[in-house]
Amino acid sequence: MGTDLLDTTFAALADPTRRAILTRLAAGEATVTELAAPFRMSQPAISKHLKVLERAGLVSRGRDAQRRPCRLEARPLKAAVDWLEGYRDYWEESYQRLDALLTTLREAAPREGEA
Amino acid sequence: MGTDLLDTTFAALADPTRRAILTRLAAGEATVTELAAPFRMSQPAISKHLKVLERAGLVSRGRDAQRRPCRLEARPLKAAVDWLEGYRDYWEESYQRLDALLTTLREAAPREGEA
DNA sequence: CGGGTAGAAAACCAGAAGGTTATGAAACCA
DNA sequence: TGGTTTCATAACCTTCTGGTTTTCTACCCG
Repeated sequence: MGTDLLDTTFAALADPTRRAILTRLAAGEATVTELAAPFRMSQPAISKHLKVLERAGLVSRGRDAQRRPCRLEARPLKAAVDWLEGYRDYWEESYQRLDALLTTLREAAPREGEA
Repeated sequence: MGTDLLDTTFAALADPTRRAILTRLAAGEATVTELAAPFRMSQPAISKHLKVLERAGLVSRGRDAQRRPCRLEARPLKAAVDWLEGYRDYWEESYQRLDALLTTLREAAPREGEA
């Protein structure tokens, strides 16, 4: 089952710091200190978040001297979006309902000039 | 910020039991005991999951005598998918990269593999 | 060599998550 | 009236999370 993948992916995305990190990485590779800079949070905290992202397969890391540059790995996001797409009809349902309502009203509206 | 919405939505989706509940609800309203039936888990556990889903705005509940029928509310999922769509280019990039790699390999004379 | 920088690892802590059992409250049924 | 069903609440336990500070490793540079 891809269940574990969705578990870890959604869990990783549930934290705003981690989403911000992913957003930053979408602009290109970054080191840990670069990633940590915008946050009022210690470096080890960011390292922990990175480990979560790494275990979810959303981030991979290279090596450049002392630096461990991080890069975005977006493939797991596709599985998440695929799952969510299965519900698209349901959040669009309101439109359908509106459409159905209009249809009903149109059919129920008798004796007006029918096209 | 819609940050809290994404937090609670992704967190709600991070649990397989809750995703299964949503999947079940996509087929139509269901009572708590109906929802609990497929799981080897106590009824209060399911009630807790439902409360999480409800606070995330993913489920709403009615009243029918003793029963509290649950229905899917999929609108928050749209926000989640909207966020994820911002990364579509990045998970599609892998295909581009794979394509580029295959092209490169095809053009290069097959040598000894550098594993 | 010695010192600074990048980042990981360890130890610790408070609070949240996810489960349990036991109990309680409403509404139906006889 | 009393019993049953449906579900929520309470109390409790264990594990996971997210943060801290402190320390350790590895690399570069002068």
